[in-house]
Amino acid sequence: MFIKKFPFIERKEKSMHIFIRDEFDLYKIIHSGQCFRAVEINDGLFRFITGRHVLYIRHIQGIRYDVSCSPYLWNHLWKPYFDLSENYEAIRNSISPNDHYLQKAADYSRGIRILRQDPWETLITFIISQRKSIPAIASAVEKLCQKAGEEIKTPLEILYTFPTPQKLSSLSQEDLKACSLGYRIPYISKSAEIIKKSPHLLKDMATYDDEKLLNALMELPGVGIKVANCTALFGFHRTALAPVDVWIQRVIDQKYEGSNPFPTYGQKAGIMQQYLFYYAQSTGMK
DNA sequence: TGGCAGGCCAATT
DNA sequence: AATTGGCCTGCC
Repeated sequence: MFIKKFPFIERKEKSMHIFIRDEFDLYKIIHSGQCFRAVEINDGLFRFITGRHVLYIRHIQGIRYDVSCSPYLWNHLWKPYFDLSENYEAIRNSISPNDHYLQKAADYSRGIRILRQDPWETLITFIISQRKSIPAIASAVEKLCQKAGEEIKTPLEILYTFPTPQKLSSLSQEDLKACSLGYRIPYISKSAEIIKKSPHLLKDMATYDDEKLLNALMELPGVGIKVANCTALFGFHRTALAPVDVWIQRVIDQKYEGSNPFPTYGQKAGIMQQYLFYYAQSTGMK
């Protein structure tokens, strides 16, 4: 029984009832491939981590949700994190009726949102992601956090923060090997070293325009065009950018006759990319 | 049981 | 400038 296992979420001082009026689907969000640490820890109960903050959230019914944080943190941290000031329903409704495949994909993927994740964590996790399956990525990231992150105690469990650049660059080869990072180890150590030595680099990057940001990211070892686009979209919220991975390439080849449709989506290209990616993956397009 | 997995990089044309 | 092989290793 949920109430016995998770009493805190039933207690007024630790949990809060909130309303989310725009489309919002926790299951789809954690399976959309943009984040690797969020999980459904129990039937209908989801856990998200950002920085030292942990959120447990449950969909009750309709627009009603229970969250395990204070009103202040909900408004100032988690609402921005879930991009709740953006109207995704309006974005879906703006899709051209001529774009049948995107219409179908967006309808299927209704409720996905582009999270505002930490740029540093996003950078490293997407360097790790290359040539790995999503479960393998999640497992490697989790090992890294357990080895080098700081402990976070919640009423339910002990978790770990994502390691800082200082901590990550100080890890031994042996430690990194234990995290199943394979040939990406030098990419990660070197990138961490660069970010450690230039503490303002990521903050500066936030002020760059999209093209300059991509070029700056690709200066880092292990960051090519795809990882740069993912970092920019998911870590810097650059929604005009649409990462092209093998799945999206299949969509372009098979559904758009080889011509990349994203330029026509303008500032919403990244959101459309997520719809297409999630739909292509779910339908097992090959 | 092996082949493959949300690429990147360097060597080769 | 464009193409191609090699790479660590866990997962299905």
